[in-house]
Amino acid sequence: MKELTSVSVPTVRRLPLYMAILKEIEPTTQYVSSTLISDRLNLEQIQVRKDLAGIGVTGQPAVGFNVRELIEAIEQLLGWDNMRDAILVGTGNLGQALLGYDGFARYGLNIIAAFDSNPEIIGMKIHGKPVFDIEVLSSLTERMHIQIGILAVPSKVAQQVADALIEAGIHAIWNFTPVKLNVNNNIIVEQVDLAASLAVLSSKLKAVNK
Amino acid sequence: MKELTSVSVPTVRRLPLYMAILKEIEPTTQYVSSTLISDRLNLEQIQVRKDLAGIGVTGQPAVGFNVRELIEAIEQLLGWDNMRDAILVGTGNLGQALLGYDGFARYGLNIIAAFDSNPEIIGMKIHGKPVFDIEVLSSLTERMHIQIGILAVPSKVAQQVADALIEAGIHAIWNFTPVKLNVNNNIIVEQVDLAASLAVLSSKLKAVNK
DNA sequence: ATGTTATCGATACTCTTATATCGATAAATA
DNA sequence: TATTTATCGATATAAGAGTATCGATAACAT
Ligand SMILES: NC(=O)c1ccc[n+]([C@@H]2O[C@H](COP(=O)([O-])OP(=O)(O)OC[C@H]3O[C@@H](n4cnc5c(N)ncnc54)[C@H](O)[C@@H]3O)[C@@H](O)[C@H]2O)c1
Ligand SMILES: NC(=O)c1ccc[n+]([C@@H]2O[C@H](COP(=O)([O-])OP(=O)(O)OC[C@H]3O[C@@H](n4cnc5c(N)ncnc54)[C@H](O)[C@@H]3O)[C@@H](O)[C@H]2O)c1
Repeated sequence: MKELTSVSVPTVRRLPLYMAILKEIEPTTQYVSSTLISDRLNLEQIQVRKDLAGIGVTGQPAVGFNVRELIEAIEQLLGWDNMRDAILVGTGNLGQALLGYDGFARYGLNIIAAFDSNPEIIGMKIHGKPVFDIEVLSSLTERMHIQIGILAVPSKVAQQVADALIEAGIHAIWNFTPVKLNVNNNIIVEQVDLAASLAVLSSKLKAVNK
Repeated sequence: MKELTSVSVPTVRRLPLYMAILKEIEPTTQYVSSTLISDRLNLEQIQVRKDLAGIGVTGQPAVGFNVRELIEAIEQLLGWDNMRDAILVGTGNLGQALLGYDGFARYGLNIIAAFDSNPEIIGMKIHGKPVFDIEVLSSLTERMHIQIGILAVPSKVAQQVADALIEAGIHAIWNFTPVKLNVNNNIIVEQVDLAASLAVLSSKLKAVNK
């Protein structure tokens, strides 16, 4: 019954921050306090406690939270306990950077292959990952039961490639293009919205410069 | 007096989405309804109307909002009317992708130069932008009154490079590293948190897979 | 042993954000 | 001209997220 009330999105977004601290201190400490975590992240203790309560972990008064237990709970909630395979489409500027990023392994994400439409790139390996023709997308994806597609193609073809990904059996799209994708609501789309991020920065800067 | 109540962050984050639609329809239409915008973005009309009211634009009942007026209001609020110069530090995988991204111009951001510590890269041009030695950071930045620094260096040196940026007179840091930077609160830090984004995607996928 | 301190859980409260309702306006249509 | 329809603004309500308070617990120092 506990699982019915799902964790809030803001909480989920903070979990990786907690995880980084936990992984760092795990070798040295068995228990951690919400105060320690909140201090490092410039948050309030109470917010950390509430988040942790939200994911179902309970601490011990006057002692703290069991580090190991916390790590396992977060990993399980985020599915970082089992590696998830993903494919990436669009091996341009951004796509190549993502292929070369070793940080994803820490988040349980494993990019097994890339796809592109450019004949000059197809057949190559980029950062050790093979690049296939976008035309053979479905055969590979379906066969290997890949669930996650990373979208890094030019904006004009974003929708069309997204459709192809879904056609090929992808359930979740990590969308790095600024295009608002039109998809069925059984498909999960997570947008990496740089424009939004930049907008926040710009408006704050504007406010300071009065 | 209107400006004292600043626009909320969620609203600011949606403004670029509105802008994209406005720019697209500007040549063909003079007025736009909140319904049209909300339909394209899968939002509620009322939320769009409230956002637009929040930035000080007022529409006409039974007619809609003046497209040109909206564009100008948003551009002004985000400072996208005047190009802002920025510098980028760390020309690795991600830094090079960012240097090659032409989309920033649309957001009023102009990366004028890059900095790195790797002698093999220093002196080169990447996507037309010169790469300087990180050692000469302050001389260039201060002289040209650059306000924005884009941080794309390895995590271990992120704090130290951030300190150098601030020392060199930077007021705002667009932080692509997963490091929580420790800075004075007169410095604006905007974090691009891929881990958070991936966490949201993962948790939703987990939920769907039962 | 006793008191002090750090910590948690539960509950309540506040603030922000999102959503709903409704009357007024003007364009389009009959 | 009268009626219907799409739209906005203002105000109210609901939902969500963050913050505060307080009693209980256990470690540690006196
Ligand atoms: N470069 C950045 O830093 C950056 C930042 C934010 C957002 N983005 C967005 O990411 C996307 C990619 O940007 P980029 O700079 O890497 O562009 P890019 O042009 O460098 O790369 C696009 C790649 O997609 C491939 N491609 C084109 N059509 C295809 C298709 N139908 N199927 C498969 N592959 C196809 C191209 O061959 C190319 O390799 C764009 O939507 C851009 O707006 C990029
Ligand atoms: N590559 C990605 O897709 C990606 C995605 C998300 C986050 N990130 C983060 O972005 C950062 C950079 O990632 P990357 O993959 O580009 O790494 P990278 O190793 O490819 O590039 C880092 C660059 O920084 C330079 N550098 C090192 N020390 C420096 C210093 N003291 N001063 C100036 N420059 C210095 C290096 O010479 C190198 O060119 C990392 O913190 C990473 O976690 C990367």
